[in-house]
Formats: sequence, C-alpha cells, structure tokens
Amino acid sequence: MEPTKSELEILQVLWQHGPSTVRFVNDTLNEEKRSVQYSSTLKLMQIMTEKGILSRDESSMKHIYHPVEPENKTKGKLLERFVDSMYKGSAASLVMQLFGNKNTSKEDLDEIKDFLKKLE
Amino acid sequence: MEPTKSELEILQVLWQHGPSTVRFVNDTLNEEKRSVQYSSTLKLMQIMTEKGILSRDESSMKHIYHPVEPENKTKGKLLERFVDSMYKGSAASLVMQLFGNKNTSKEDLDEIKDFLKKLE
DNA sequence: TTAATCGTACGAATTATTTCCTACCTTTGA
DNA sequence: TCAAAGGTAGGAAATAATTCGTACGATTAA
Repeated sequence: MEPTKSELEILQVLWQHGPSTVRFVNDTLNEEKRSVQYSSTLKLMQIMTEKGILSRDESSMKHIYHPVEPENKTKGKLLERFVDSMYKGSAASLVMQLFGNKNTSKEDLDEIKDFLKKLE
Repeated sequence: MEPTKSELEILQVLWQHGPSTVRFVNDTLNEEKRSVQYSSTLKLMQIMTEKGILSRDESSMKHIYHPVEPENKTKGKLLERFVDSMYKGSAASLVMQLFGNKNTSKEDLDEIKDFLKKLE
C-alpha cells in the first residue's frame, strides 16, 4: 500500500528513532514538523495499523508501534515508483537532473564515485 | 504549488507531447494510463489553470493548454523535495539506494560516470 | 482513596481530490 | 437548414485524507 504524506512523516519518526509510542511520535512531529493534536496522530497510527503499514505491541497499556516493512524496502519502492513515473524508469536521467540542478559538495560526489566504482 | 498525483499525469502528457487540447490529453490518458471521462480531465485541467500550473490559449474554441513552468524546473523541485524528505537532503544516499536495489545496466552506469566526471 | 494525568477508541466534521452529469454554445456535413 | 458531433463551464456527488472532540479505562501520586 502507498503511504500518504502524513503517514510518511510518521514512518520517518519511527525509522529515525525506532519503535515508539504515539506520545513520542506526536511530540517529535510537533517539534520537528508541525503542530498537530495527539488524537490526530493516534488516529493516523491506528489507521496505518489497520492498513498493515504499522504493527504494535499491545502488551503494555502504552502501545509500541513499529513499521512492518524494513525502512529500505519501503524507501526502495517509493524511489522506484518515483523514477518510473518521473523519469520513465531511467535512473541515469534522475541522477543527471539531481546534479544538474543542485550544487553538490565535492565529498558527496567523491562518495558516489567510489560507490559506483565498487559496483562493477 | 504541489501538483497532485492526477495532475502529474496530465503534466506528463503535456511534457511528452507539447501543448495540447483536453481531447488529446484525455485520449492519451485513456490509452496509456487508465480509463477516465472527458469531463473529468477537462475539469482537472481547468483547476490546474486556476492554480496557475497550466495556462491556455483560448483564441480558438479548442483551448490549447501548456505548463506554465518548464519541465525541468517542476521536476527539479519535486526531486529536491523527495530527496529532502526521504534522504534528509543527501543526494548521495539516494543514489546509493537507487543502485543498491536495482540492477542498472552497464551503459547507464557508464553514462553516469561520464557525467559525474564532467562536473568537476 | 481519589483527583489528576495519561492512555486508547471512535464518531464525526473538515478539507482535498477526483469524477461525472448536464446545460449550453459552436462547428460541421449531409 | 438543422441534426449530430464536439467544445467549455460549472455544480454536485463520491472518495480519500486529515483533524479533532469526547468518552472512558488505567495509572499515579498526594
């Protein structure tokens, strides 16, 4: 299933901080992103659980939520969909646009070159 | 403004085929994407015009629509937003995920390497 | 023990997006 | 000429996504 924008924000908190309570996710969103009510975050995380995006440990009263899929898998899917729809599946076009527009640091560039070299 | 998913489909037709009528865009969507009514496509393109995403030539009865922003600018923005939200702005991480998951052709790789070399 | 705090559940309102029906005007061709 | 075909406009319904109020149970600490 395709996470929505708000769902992605929640996933990112969980990816970054590991399995968490609603309270923690909500606090983090309020600090780092935008003002949102506890009950909104709760509702969304409940919906995500119904959809199978999240799963939770209910053994204590404070449910602990975690993503069902590993971070890389979810990100990989989203990235692939992005490349397919925006660049007709051509990773090369994407990379060129990426570095054509932005000025990337030399370190970044070197890192990428090394990485590509190792792929051979 | 942020194009929605359906709006992006329309933009892609216009990018690929150049300024077009609603009829043409709708036919193309039906051929290449999904079944959709003429009046739905019309409505969406009218909304996009209101939002300032599209502009149109009304001199003839058959209005000719075209994107206001150049393709690269729009794609660049979307890509940047994608990198920021998914990879904390690190182009390098994105590239690594891209080639870590997918098996890219040697030609693609070479093309990218050449490209990066020229950036220096 | 009991009031305050903190938790979940859930309905419902709101907003955004998408879809299509229908009215009505223009063009076309027999 | 006039019916059929094809165009735009716009309201309204359907759907998806988001937000929040509120009920109510468990925990805590004075």
